[in-house]
Amino acid sequence: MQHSILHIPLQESLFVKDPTSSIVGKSILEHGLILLSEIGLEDFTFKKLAIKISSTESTIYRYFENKHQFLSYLFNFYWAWMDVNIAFAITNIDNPIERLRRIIRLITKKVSNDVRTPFIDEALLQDVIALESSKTFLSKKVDEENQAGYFLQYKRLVDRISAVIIEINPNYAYPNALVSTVLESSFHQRYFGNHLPRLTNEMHIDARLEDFLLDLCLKTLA
Amino acid sequence: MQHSILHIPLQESLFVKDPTSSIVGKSILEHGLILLSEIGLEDFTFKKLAIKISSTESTIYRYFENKHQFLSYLFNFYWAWMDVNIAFAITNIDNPIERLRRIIRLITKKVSNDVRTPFIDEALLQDVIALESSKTFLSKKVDEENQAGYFLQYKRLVDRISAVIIEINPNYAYPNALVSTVLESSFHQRYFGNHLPRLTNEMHIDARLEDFLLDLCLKTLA
DNA sequence: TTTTAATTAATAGTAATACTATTATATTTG
DNA sequence: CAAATATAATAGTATTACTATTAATTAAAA
Repeated sequence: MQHSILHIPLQESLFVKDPTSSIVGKSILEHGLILLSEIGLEDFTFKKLAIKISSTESTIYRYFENKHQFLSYLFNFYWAWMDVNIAFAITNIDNPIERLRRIIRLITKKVSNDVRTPFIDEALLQDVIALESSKTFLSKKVDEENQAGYFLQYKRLVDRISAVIIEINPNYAYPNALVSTVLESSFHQRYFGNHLPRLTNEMHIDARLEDFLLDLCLKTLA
Repeated sequence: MQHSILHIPLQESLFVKDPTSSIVGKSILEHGLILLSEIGLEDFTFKKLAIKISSTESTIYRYFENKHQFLSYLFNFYWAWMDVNIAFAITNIDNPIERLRRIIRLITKKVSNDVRTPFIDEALLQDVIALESSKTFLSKKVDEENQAGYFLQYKRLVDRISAVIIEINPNYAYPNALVSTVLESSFHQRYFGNHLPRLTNEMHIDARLEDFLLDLCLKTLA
């Protein structure tokens, strides 16, 4: 029996040549993600990745302009994939509070590999994005990259969740700010829980993180 | 008349040689901050700074191991300075809600240069920290650096504000998480307001940012 | 006061990084 | 099947992030 494959199409500005269109391309995605998770963005180089996949630097440069673009590709992949999952989790749920509850559960839950995406291991991806995603937008090139659509998937998801917020409380003045705060916080708090515990309160535990953020939203919107 | 000078002493792990102890050291701080604010951490090099201050790379290396340590120095300087200001702003204020209000005002307010710190322009520093501070802890070396005290001032401030949170509501389960979320959010939301407006709601305006975060805290703690 | 020691600065390197240009080899298409 | 096109490998370059060595200055001891 043939398994279903989930294709996540991304904007052309996120690559030089679509990595999903060739075998080397897919190998760059798969092993690039693994290497990133192993050594972090600072030490990650196309040279090291080329050696890992028995290819050359210039081959990788034909898919991505530089490692920053590669990270942005993964960043958009993650949020687009999350968006699909969230859309699925909230269809046919009428109560907006229940929808928000499910969204926050998805966001705070440790994910496991989605077999529908063959060359991306979502468990690794979540860790990489948690550590590196802020670096995609905290740069002197934001405006230029924003223009090019580097943050489209993220903005789309924020909009989607904001719509739920507005349903819960149409008078709340800062729906998008609340959503982006919750999304950023979900990464940072978990990270603090693992590495800087004094900055948080045992947020490495999924259930606590979920409770913290849901409580924050519901009380703020009450 | 002699002006008062505010000395912010920092841990020895944050430098090789104390930059406040010599003229070149102070010049490194002053012009390093300016250069950082101009070109961002990615493009910042000791070579460029050396040219700017008519000195050499190796001289700068005698003060800081690398640019990451230099950033961490500024990061701790900022939070230590903020801690002093907060301590001052809340002395003799009995009502914890009023204290929290003043703290959030200080955190969300655009700062201007503090003349008591001769070689650091706090207005520049705030911008630099808003853009770069996440990069101090989002690294594969966190644990090692945490051990060395790279985040001490930040943790100290979080503790101080958490104490106020606990006074307001002793039963609230996540005081530190709430505080670090608010601190991180204050930077990111303002940044989004300036560069990625769809992720927020006009948070480049100090008063709105203040209202958003204060409202978030008070409702959560109610 | 002079010699010695210690500190500081400048010069000159090196290995690695982030690319680019050129050439070679496939693959596709008219 | 030739021509055009796409892909890959090789070989380079400028810059970065340092380190080691030497030179100059300052401070301390004899």
